[in-house]
Amino acid sequence: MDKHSIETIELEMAVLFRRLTSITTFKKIGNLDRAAYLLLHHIASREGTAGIKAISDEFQLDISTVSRQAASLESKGYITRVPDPVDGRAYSLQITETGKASLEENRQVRQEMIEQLLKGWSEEEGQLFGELLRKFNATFLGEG
Amino acid sequence: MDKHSIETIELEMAVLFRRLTSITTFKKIGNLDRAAYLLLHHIASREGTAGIKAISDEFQLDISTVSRQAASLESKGYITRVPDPVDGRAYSLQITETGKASLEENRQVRQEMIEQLLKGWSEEEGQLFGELLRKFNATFLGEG
DNA sequence: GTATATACTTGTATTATACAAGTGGAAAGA
DNA sequence: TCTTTCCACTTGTATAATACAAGTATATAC
Repeated sequence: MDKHSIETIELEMAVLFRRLTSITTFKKIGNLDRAAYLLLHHIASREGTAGIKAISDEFQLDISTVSRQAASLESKGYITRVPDPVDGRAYSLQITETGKASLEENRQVRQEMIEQLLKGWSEEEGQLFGELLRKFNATFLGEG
Repeated sequence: MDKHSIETIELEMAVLFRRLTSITTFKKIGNLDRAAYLLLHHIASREGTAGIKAISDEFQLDISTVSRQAASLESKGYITRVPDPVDGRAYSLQITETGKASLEENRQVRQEMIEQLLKGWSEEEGQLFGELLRKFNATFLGEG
């Protein structure tokens, strides 16, 4: 890989991170905080049968982190914790109707934000950027 | 812009942010914390004549945030604050030799990390990703 | 010469994260 | 069976980067 491309990615990644931090730290987008959004999204698309442990593995986050996020979502009524009938220690997390509505509303706001940012972009650029982002994120999983 | 591309970018951006947060929060890269790196980089490439205020404007960060980052860099001996001869309130920040060395070392480590992640990527993909990232970051500045 | 504006610092709060210790149920070995 | 070890989860504590608000000292304007 060309040195110049590496340099650019390295620097721009740092800039992007700083910008995202600044934007998201104090402004909740909609009614979900940034962390809970991805958790809710995950639960919604998984049809709801996963416990804290499984999710923290997939997210590569500490269990305690996911535990708190789940507690936060539950306190807002966005998910319910259904006790596992077999294993008394475990739960499965399921999204509620309120949760679904909130997720949808949130997603919309976020997408509008992205859309606004990409106003001047061509169709091709947008598609490429999305795919490269996805590919980049996937590289993190490769290492274990 | 196609709805699908927007969706992808929105989701992958959130995932990327979570991952970067997790990676960078507890592991300093080299001997600089993540925030100070960009400040030092900026000071280095600007040949050193900018004050806290000017930098915070460019970075779109609060003055207090940049003030603390600068104090941190100064305490490590990476920058010096030269009092403005005309304006008694103002300083200009200049990188020291130690600072230059630290920046360079840090940059190297970061670039190796990126290089490692992009091992399987083609030349073209890397170049495109870098340029699209840069373009995306630039969109934030457009709005003011 | 007083009032206002500006550059910067410092106090305090917030967020998402990790690590460590604790709780209570499950599984395995004697 | 019962004791030990393991596992899912929760809770306490620390950390880092940010913002807002209040404070300090200097500059500028009237």
